[in-house]
Amino acid sequence: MFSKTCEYAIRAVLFIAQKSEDGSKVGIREIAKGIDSPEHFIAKILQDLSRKGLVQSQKGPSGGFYLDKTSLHATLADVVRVVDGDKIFSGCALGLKQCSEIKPCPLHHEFKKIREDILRFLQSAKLGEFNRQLEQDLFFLKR
Amino acid sequence: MFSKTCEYAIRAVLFIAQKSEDGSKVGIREIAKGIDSPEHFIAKILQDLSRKGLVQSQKGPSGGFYLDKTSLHATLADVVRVVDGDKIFSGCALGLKQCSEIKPCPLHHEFKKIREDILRFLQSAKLGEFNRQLEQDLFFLKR
DNA sequence: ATAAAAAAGGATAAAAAAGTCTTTTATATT
DNA sequence: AATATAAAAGACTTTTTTATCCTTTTTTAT
Repeated sequence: MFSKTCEYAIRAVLFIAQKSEDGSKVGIREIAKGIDSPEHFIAKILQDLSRKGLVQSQKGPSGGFYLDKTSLHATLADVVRVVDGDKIFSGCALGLKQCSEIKPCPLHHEFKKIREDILRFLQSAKLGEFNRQLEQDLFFLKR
Repeated sequence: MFSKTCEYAIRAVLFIAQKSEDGSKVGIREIAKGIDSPEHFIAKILQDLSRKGLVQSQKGPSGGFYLDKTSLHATLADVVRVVDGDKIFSGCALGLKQCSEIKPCPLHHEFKKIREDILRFLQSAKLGEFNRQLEQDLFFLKR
């Protein structure tokens, strides 16, 4: 469904969201542990998200990654789009380039609904909105 | 969503379904052209589907691939499962191994519904049931 | 029998994705 | 100002996926 990169990205961003609710920053090492991902790999992914403005970072001692007000209101759809592009939202299930309403593949109509459901959910899900459940161990980001 | 291999597999199988409704067989070359796929690659994929019994084949002059009665009643879900396994039906959206009802990732509950929708559709879609629309150019398998 | 047609199979190549390592740059603290 | 810390950057390696090529085997029609 998502690329591995995107899976890690979402997990990392939700982890950071939780940690940065009270304004604190969190380092790569802690993130990697917190979401059980390869340290260098998630570092690279976060660099990218940072360049694109979806997470914030500060170098140096007591630095780390965090989400500002704006980023806390970004959605999972924003993250997915930045990492995987929007083929998941608009691509053809059978890989046809010109698949569309007027030239549909056999799965087009059904998958249109499904893709809309996915988009609807991801667009409605703000990065900051899982903090409570994560805090209370109702949701998990590793294993 | 699906691997490229699986996309080709589905397209090929639907193409063969259409051609073999009247009992005729179709060669690799024609299949590759019919679904606009690399010839050698789709050959490989069909070998695999053939070994697993989802398509039938006959060697020699006037041979080719076809679907018998049973295969015409197989479903898209069968094809997907054979090619991609069932991670699309049961895997965690965030790649967690132990994600489940009692230890869910933040996307679990929403994606459960989505995966069920996908499975419901793929399981209900018999390979032979698109023939009419393909014949009438209401559905397409290439470009 | 034989030639032609077609799938089966094995080996390899190319491309993309995933993951690792090392160096550089910024900055907070001392 | 010096130092230690932490992210940024980029090069590199490995693994997986996608694709190609070539030989062998099987089957059918002549």
